[in-house]
Amino acid sequence: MRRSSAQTKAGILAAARERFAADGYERATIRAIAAAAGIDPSMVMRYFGSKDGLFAAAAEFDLRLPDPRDLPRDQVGATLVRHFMHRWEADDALQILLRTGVTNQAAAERLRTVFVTQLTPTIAALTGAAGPLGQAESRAALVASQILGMALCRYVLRLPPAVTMTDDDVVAWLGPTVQRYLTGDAPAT
Amino acid sequence: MRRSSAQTKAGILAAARERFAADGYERATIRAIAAAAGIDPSMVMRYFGSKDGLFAAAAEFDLRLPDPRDLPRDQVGATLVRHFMHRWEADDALQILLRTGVTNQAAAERLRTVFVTQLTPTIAALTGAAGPLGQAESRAALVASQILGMALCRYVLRLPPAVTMTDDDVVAWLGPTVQRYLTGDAPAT
DNA sequence: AGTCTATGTCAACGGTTGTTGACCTGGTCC
DNA sequence: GGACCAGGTCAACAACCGTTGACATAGACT
Repeated sequence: MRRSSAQTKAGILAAARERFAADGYERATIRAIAAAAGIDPSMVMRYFGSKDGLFAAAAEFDLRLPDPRDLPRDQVGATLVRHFMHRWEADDALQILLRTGVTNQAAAERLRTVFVTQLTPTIAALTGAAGPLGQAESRAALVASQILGMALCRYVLRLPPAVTMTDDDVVAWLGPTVQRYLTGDAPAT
Repeated sequence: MRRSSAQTKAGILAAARERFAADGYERATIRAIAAAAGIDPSMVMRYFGSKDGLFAAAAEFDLRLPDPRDLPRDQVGATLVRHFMHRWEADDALQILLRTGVTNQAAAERLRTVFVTQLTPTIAALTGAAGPLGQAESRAALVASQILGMALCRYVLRLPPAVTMTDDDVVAWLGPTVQRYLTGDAPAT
């Protein structure tokens, strides 16, 4: 055979990740993705069924959060921030979800489930059995707001000061914030 | 005359804001906007020249930041968070920019200039002449990351715990964060 | 050799989009 | 009344999109 189906499938997926991450869902066209993969557009349909199917495959991913019980309790915030930054830069899928979750319903749902279902148990494990689960959910949302916000400014909007900052700067500034969202006392309201 | 040009122009603008805020730039079609305004699509072209022109008009807006020198220094964080939340809910333009700035180059540029040029001087006024301007820019980016991140989770992604939280909850949690980004000592890196 | 299958190309479809230009129409002014 | 004009409609355009089905071809198997 000239090429294995797995090879071209992987090639399409790689090209799709690049285009989705750069252009978002609507502006990334199947024709452009196929061209980047050096293949006919109809091959994309053959392997992934539809544009939605291709997107679902391209946006597949895992936060790979570490177990917080393995970490010194007072450094869990900084560690988590650093972990996320590595994850952002290693895997396009997070940028894809962020860029498309804003207009695409399915991507928004994916982002929601990823952050709620993967972050909440991590936090629940940290706070222990004490405290209601609802608190863990709120804390997860707060952490997500800061983490996603920085990713938005740094990788998507490319806000100059956010881009210029070193990774260490970001960890030093955001670490205490996330630490407080995770382990700090709930403020009286 | 059956209708004044200013009236229909305003009608188109209102419909455009709604569609752009709900669907983003690409999925909001001129035809849908025109239909919502009860008008022919070609009228949109007559009044705004092109879709880009219409978008530019619809995304016009101002943060209307208060002068921080009028506030108690230790409450400037909480005040700013509350101000932003009111601003989000009163004016569609911020949601438009957030939803479209992710794929539309012009919208991203607008968001950048809005946050950098309106937030940075406010912060510089707060920290006084002391400290380099670069610090004010970094602090502005940090504030933007937390504010935009919460807006993203709450209004765009509709992450359930972020939506459920009351305004007071958000202010109580984010206030200290923003306060530290504004007035806290720069961490040693 | 001849068949079969996986891999791939090609041309076309129906639909939607931004945009354009020709045309209509109700009110205003001479 | 008739010319004029701002406000509005209509049909069509070229381009692009996702998607489809008919067709080609290189290699594996009998």
